Amino acid sequence: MCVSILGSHYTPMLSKKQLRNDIKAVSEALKKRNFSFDINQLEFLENQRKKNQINTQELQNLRNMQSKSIGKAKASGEDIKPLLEAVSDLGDQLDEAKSELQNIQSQISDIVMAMPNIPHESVPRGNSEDDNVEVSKWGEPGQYDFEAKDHVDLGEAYGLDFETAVKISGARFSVMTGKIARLHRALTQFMLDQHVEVNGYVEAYVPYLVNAESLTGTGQLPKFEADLFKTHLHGEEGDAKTLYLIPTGEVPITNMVRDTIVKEDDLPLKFVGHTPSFRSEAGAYGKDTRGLIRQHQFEKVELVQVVKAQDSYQALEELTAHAEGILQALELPYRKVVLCAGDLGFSAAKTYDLEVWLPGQDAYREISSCSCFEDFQARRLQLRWKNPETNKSELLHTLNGSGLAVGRTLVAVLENHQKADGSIKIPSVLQSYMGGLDIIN
RNA sequence: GGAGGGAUGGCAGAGCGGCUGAAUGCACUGGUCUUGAAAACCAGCAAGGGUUAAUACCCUUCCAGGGUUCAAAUCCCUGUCCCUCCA
Repeated sequence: MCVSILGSHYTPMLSKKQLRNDIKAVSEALKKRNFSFDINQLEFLENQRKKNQINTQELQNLRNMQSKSIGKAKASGEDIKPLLEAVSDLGDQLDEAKSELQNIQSQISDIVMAMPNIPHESVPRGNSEDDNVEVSKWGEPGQYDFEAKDHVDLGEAYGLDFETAVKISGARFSVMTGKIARLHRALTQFMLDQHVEVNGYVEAYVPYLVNAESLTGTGQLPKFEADLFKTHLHGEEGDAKTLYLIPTGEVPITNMVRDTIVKEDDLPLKFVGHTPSFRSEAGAYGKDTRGLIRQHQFEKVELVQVVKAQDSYQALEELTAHAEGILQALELPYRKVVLCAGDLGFSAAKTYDLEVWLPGQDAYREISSCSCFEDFQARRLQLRWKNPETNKSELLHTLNGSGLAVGRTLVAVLENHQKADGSIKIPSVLQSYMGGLDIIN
């Protein structure tokens, strides 16, 4: 994550080799997602970098050798004065070379850190969510011989309360009490149990406040700071004291393995964690203002996998299927779409969205987003494994997906399992978590 | 709240201005020996980066960030985390 001067990484999202040797191909690939940059400028800077880095390292080498010879001369009792004079201006030259190099490196870094991941070849072209492609559909939207209510109207009677939340905090928060609160918790417990007991994930409890390094590792920083809630300890702003509320459990869970070399025997890593997510929703004014769909704070059960490069796309299918399994168990109709290049998140190479049917909106709405990041995050995270065949450290691939967004799942359960009298049928897999209750009325 | 001690390679642990990217032990890998295994012995074993077709050479990194010096793991300042003792 650091931007040190020499020998260190300025952590691009894409590999430096690729950026240096195949810049045109990178540019072409990124056009697919409507991202463009100035190739000539980058090539120019890269040439400068090369020149300056070589120069700086040579000066450094020279200084090291001179210093050593001074040490030897001194040890053997020689006069070191002439030697000292010979190196007298080397320090200044070095300082100058270093700062010039640093200047260039940071210019490159600014450009390169803002570059999104390259879409996988299977990702369809397109500019917006309208161009996403449906892959499959499960279940049939229910036919209601009454007018289907939305979750706000349905939930009110059972403890879903937005007015109290406004008093406590403001818009885009919610309060739940009684049966709704329990149903919300039941959903979380069910999801966790399913992923741990059936799907083989390791449960993880993690911090909800994270530092900037973690957010840089997963790609939220530096580009998307406006989406985050930021806190300052003791009211002071400074790197060590600034913490951010997590926008998704992906951040702390994936960062558990930042800066590590994972043992081959431990792969693949599969973690599931239940965390809140906090989003500023900057730029979402007037969007989804009603109900639980878009909140500043919501719960999510997050799946994270860390796998070898050759396994990542199979893992994406598997992870997505794990999220789908929850929807199926809850008897919620949904469809699976593959995001087009233009709608892809910054760090993702390929993403499936699961969209659940919401009778109250008469539409499919996103309830889970499952992504393969290839080595994009791993590069920033310095997340590797030792390949015994090559005896080298190689970048791993990371994936994550919601399994599922709990608030939206609650919405889906309320709306899909409502009855004419406003009661809610509890899906059978949840009943044991509800103390045996099979209907809320 | 007060006083000290510490942070070094996968782990343990030396070093406290120059020949130390870092002793030693353990772990790990390969080899010798053995019917096989163990033991013993020999050898290898950090990460990141740059130049290169490659071999190879070079740079950076001993918690983090600054500073002193021709030269810093080693000295100074700041921060973070750990530990011990006293209230």
